[in-house]
Amino acid sequence: MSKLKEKRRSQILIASLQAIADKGFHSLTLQDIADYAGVSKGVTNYHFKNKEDVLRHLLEWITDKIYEKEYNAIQKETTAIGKLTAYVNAAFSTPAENKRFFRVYIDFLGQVRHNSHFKDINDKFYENCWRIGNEIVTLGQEEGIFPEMDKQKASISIRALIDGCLIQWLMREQDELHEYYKEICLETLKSSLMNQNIVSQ
Amino acid sequence: MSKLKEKRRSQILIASLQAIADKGFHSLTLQDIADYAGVSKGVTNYHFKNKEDVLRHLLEWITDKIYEKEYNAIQKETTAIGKLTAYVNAAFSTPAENKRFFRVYIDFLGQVRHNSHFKDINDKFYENCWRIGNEIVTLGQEEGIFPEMDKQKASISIRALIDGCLIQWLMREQDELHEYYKEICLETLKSSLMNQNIVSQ
Amino acid sequence: MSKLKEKRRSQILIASLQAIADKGFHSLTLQDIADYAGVSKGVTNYHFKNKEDVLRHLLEWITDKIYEKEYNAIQKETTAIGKLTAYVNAAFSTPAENKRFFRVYIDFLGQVRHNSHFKDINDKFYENCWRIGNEIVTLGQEEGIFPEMDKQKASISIRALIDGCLIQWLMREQDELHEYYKEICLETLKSSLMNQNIVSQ
Amino acid sequence: MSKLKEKRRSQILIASLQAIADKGFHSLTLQDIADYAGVSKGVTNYHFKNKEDVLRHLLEWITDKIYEKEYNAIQKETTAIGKLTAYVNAAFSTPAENKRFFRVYIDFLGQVRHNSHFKDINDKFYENCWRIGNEIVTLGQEEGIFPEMDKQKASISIRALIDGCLIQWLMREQDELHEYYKEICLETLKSSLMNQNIVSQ
DNA sequence: GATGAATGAGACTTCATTCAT
DNA sequence: TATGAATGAAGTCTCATTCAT
Repeated sequence: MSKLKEKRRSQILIASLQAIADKGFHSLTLQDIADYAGVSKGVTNYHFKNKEDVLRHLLEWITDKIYEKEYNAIQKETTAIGKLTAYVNAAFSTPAENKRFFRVYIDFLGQVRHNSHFKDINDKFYENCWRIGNEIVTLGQEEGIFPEMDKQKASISIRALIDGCLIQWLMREQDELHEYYKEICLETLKSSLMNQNIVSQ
Repeated sequence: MSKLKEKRRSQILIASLQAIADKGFHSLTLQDIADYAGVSKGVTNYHFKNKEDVLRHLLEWITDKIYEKEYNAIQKETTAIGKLTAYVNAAFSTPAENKRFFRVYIDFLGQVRHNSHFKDINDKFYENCWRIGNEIVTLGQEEGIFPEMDKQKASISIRALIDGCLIQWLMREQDELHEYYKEICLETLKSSLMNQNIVSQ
Repeated sequence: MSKLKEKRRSQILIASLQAIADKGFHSLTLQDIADYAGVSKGVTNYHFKNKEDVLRHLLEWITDKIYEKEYNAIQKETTAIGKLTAYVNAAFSTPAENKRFFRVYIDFLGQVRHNSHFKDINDKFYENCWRIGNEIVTLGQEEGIFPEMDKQKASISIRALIDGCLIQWLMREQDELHEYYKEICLETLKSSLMNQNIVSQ
Repeated sequence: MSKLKEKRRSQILIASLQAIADKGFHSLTLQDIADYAGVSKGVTNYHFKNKEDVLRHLLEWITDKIYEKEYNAIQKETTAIGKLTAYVNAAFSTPAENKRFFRVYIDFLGQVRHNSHFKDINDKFYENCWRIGNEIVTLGQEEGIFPEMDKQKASISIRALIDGCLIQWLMREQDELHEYYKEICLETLKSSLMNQNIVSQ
């Protein structure tokens, strides 16, 4: 595929993301995409097979982008706590960015059961997230600050809490609570991961 | 409102829930509702202002029902751990029931930002959930098994983890992981709530 | 299906036939059908599954109607020549009616290879036509005016000549040649069926 | 017009014929033509005024080609029966070739009434066909094996039967009946042309 | 000469809502 | 109360044609 074509596709994806962020996933029309991209109505169908194809690529793009940012963030840290903190900070970037991406992501989650492509992309995203969790937990155990535990379970719970907190924050529509929810997320993660007693259960 | 009228409305809500559970929130048509309710197409508009009005009442109904079940579950227990376990068990009832309600709930979450009624109903649901969390945490502290902590924060994180785990489980579409995710949820909650050290942070 | 519904479907088929007769098969739009039927745009999709479904029923309707008319015509005659003449007269009814039906029929023939339903309907029409041919040939042999011959072959050639003549007449777009082509058709049929010599070949 | 230009136009016509043969007249797109010709999408509009212009030239090309083949075939024979047989043999060349050309031809017939250019081309084709018929009938009368008859009528009926048989064969989509229909066509023609009795009518 | 990205008219279809019965 | 036929707005998608490169 040519550079130009690739650029157009990217432009359409960005336009779609912005349009969805503004108007919502399910009211997104091809006309919206065209308007946001500043092109004509037929352009989306020219560059993508159909609307679903746009959305599929968009989901892939945003999950990749989220993962990438989070992965890069933890690479800059050398301690388990540092990485954990960086992970949560990256996940809770800013209210604007979280809204921009997470609103769209929630709509995708609602479509996962109707679209196996969406499911596959989300499954891949989960696996990437768990890998981050696993890296943090492994390091924490090497450092001796995390007790023995099932790493897969821990990784799952880390991502579940991050998503759960972000969704709850998003639903409340109070930007000023962003910092508060970030704290709750990080504290709860530290607390659960560093607990020496409960582990034996 | 007459008994009959009330019964018809309830019948329509149940039909809508089942129709959404089968076909999805966004492909739900008034014809679907009529078909599932075994009535004619005009009946929904006769008993509700419009489609949105049906959905609003449906969201209210399912969040009330979820809360009620969870509230009743913890009332049967007398210890903090008992109540916490009962809460998680009630939230993770069965794969079938979780899918039935949570799929619909996720779709509603996607609409919260476009519909202030949905937001209000969800806010009320969160408050109910936090009240359950608060009750558990308060009892645990009285029992001396939970350390001092910010009860509101704890309540928020409890619900966030439950939702986060249920959503992640739902997205993976593997019914057999239901028990596994329930364990993860409960263990993580216990671990984070009972941690003596981290609390002081 | 209710009487009313049946009537509406019939109304739509008639409107479609007239619209195609005026505008052509391939430029027929659902809007045309609605306009000709004097109803709104959505009505066709309400009474038929889709446009193709309308066309399928239309083809069935016109082939049935043509066959019926031809069949009834030959039943009124008692001799082979009388029946043959009646058959050709019925097939060549009037320029207006021939145009009305045959133009549409030719367009359907072009679609037979893309639509197995159309093929099935046309196959049934051919069988009905051959049955008429067979009846005429059988009677003619009983009367002793037609020699021994393969009845199936004769039936096939009778219909082929009728269609071939009508199509050629239609393509020339000279209404005044209608009677001329009818004569050609009938004379050729008589000539070929009554030939005593060639039979032995 | 340059050689190269002429070659390109021919290449596009052949590509169009094949594309129509495969995909059908009415689903033919300029993209199809480009794909079949192995050139880019704009090329057709470069060498022809528009799509209709391509089709017009295509119709001219195939009717000329059919006529030419049939004409050449009868020139090789010296007797009326020989020429008649050669004519039918040429018309019923092979199942593959008949499908290739006749499917396209039927679709053109459906368009004749919407396009006077198509009508003119088809009229010319008919005249060519009648000329062949006339030649055969004239020779047969000279040979004394055909009785006196209206040559124009005979020529018309010859072509009508050939087209009628080919169309009926084509619609049934059973390649193995090709020989059978050819026989029917030839036998019926002989029978009708050689009949001594009926002529006087 | 040739390309193919872009345009935008227009087709089919769906479906919430209305309203006569 | 209840029905379901009818409406028509709005969406997706196709594709002939144009035109800058």
